[in-house]
Amino acid sequence: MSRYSFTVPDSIESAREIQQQARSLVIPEDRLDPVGLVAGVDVGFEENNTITKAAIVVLNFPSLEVVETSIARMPTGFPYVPGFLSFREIPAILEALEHLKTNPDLYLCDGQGIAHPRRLGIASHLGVAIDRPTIGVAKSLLVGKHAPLGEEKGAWTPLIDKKETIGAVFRSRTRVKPLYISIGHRVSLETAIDRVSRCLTKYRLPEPTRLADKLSKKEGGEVRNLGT
DNA sequence: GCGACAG
DNA sequence: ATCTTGTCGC
Repeated sequence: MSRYSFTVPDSIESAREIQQQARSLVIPEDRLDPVGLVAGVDVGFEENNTITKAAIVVLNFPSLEVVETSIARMPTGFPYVPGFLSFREIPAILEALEHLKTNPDLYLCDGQGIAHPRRLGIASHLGVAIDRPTIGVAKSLLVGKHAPLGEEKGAWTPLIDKKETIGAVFRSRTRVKPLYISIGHRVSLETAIDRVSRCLTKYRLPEPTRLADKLSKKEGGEVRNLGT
């Protein structure tokens, strides 16, 4: 069933080829079930970047109650190069996903989806790798331009690159730096914006990503699954 | 050639 | 991403 196998290349040149080939597998439309479980995915580093730590938090939707969490550590195998983040973080994410006992209907990833130079940011690459619905929720801009954004919570404007809409610049909280939402895989931009909006509480980041971020920065890691 | 550059 | 305390503002 899985017609895509994720691998870490040994050079930026080959990495670019992999992205070029994988981008064609991204499905920019709604092909997801009603969301009952949403997962937040984030990655952190330890020991001077030699260790990559992935954290996943699964919550009920739309109640946003935490159902389970998973953490995985792994030696860092790829450097940080803008535009090639997935090769550095996905290995640990895949490991953390192996220990999940639930099957999330949707994944919110820290980083870009198709709002990427070659339209294959980490959220899209992960989505294709596991063939599950994903949304990119980045805290800063990688590529694209946009019109001025309203200051009120909920305001958003299209993110454009080379004349095409690659995402949405979204205000998750009034007068706070915006979020950059983009299609990851199997989700339309409209649905992406709606689902992220429904995961917001009192913080800038949606709960799934906010909790995963907190977990990736926390100490410990032996314990894989907490919660139910 | 000169910037820009997710995490 | 990570290193780091208190502090200004809603």
